Amino acid sequence: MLTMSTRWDTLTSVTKFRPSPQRKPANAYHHGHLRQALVDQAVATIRDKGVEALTLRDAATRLRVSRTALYRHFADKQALLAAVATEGFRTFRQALADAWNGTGHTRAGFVAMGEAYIRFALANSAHYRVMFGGHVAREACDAELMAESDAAFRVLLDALVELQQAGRVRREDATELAVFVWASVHGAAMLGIGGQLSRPGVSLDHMIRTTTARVWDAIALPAG
Amino acid sequence: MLTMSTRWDTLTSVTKFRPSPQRKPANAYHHGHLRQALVDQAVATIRDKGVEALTLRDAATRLRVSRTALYRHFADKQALLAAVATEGFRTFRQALADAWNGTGHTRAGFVAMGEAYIRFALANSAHYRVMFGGHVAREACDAELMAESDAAFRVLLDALVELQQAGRVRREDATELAVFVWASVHGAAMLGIGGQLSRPGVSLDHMIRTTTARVWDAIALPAG
DNA sequence: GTCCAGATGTTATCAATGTCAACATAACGT
DNA sequence: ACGTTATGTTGACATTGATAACATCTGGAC
Repeated sequence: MLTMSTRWDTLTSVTKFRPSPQRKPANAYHHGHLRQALVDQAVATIRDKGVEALTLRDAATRLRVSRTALYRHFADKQALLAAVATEGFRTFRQALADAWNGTGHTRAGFVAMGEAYIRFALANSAHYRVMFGGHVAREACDAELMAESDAAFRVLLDALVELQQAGRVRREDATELAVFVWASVHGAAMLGIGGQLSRPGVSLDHMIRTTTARVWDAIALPAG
Repeated sequence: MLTMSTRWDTLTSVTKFRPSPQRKPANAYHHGHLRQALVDQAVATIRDKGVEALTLRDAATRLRVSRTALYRHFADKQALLAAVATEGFRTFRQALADAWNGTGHTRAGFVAMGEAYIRFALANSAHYRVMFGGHVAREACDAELMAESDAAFRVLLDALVELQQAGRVRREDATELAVFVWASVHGAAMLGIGGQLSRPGVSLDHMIRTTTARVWDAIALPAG
């Protein structure tokens, strides 16, 4: 999944490993898109080689930039990872909202949202690992990150409340239900990323569907 | 973090600081329990300061041992972490089996096992982070680790099969059910470690109980 | 008991990495 | 035109993981 277009740079796409005509005219002292380029490069490296393989020097070298140019845009490595996580949460929330709104605000929409969750995690495992892998400082790290994270959770919470009011989901504490759903799908996503979700003879799609279906069973009203 | 004053002052006797009843006879060139001591030290450091704060040098210094003595017992840092994870899985499986066997092979026992899972993760977050945090190499890392990991999973799987045969759990693919249960409880544990499980006014115990109860609802036979 | 082989611990050293300080260059408003 | 600020570069440093060569201990063969 393509990351959503960014603020000023909408052209350097995320898939950036082509020998493209670099916008740098050979005499360019300023890169011009360094911040986003660094985030993209970090995502690519994490996707290909894992989080711990991410090196500031390597990222800078690949972008034909000095090792310390990064510090004009990020306080330190943590800040770069926080930016990756923030961008991840943004597209993540979008994916959830799209599934919920595009399928209808009913059981089908909720299940679609759960499936979208797992599929996002599998398709963007680099982002997902940074988002939930604990590599980015937990507290007081980045206000923007926290806001995006909360916004993503709220999509799920709002959907649950709406389904409760429609009489399709148990009328218990909505946040409690949301935490349970989040935990279940998050756990499945982590197992899926680790390759422990699919087994020989059982398709990944099947596992995703049965998982989300069972989560629904756990929160649906019996009468529903 | 004391810095060694000079490199050559090895004559600062090892016993100088520790008159403790260590098994070390004051002139011991060999530590005697270095491997286990390193694992314990790693666990302590990870518990206190996090996984990324673990340093081989620091661990060695605390044990009054040379920085490279570690390499006589572990191939590299990954191997040390793998040992931590392996030990974690062993006590983890024990905790699960104790809950299952100590409470009775019925719903209560199964729920107790789920609660034991989450409680272990919260009480031993250092171990748990290493076990599931992805810091240890995924594939081909350590055969013993894989064996212990599988053994822990099998405790859950066997319990599910037994409950199926007793007619208390849905007769679907047992591994599929086990994966779902594992994912749900694992997700809850991760959220709990991150401090996102408890909310003001709601006790952690309550969250743990409701989570496991809902997992049971998702797999139990309606007739149950 | 002697002596050697292997296990265990130490020293010296290196490459990689994150980070900072000082400096260089481009962009831009006045 | 000019200076202020943003952006990028160079050089350096401390920390860390890792290896090679060396030192010391332990245990069994004889």
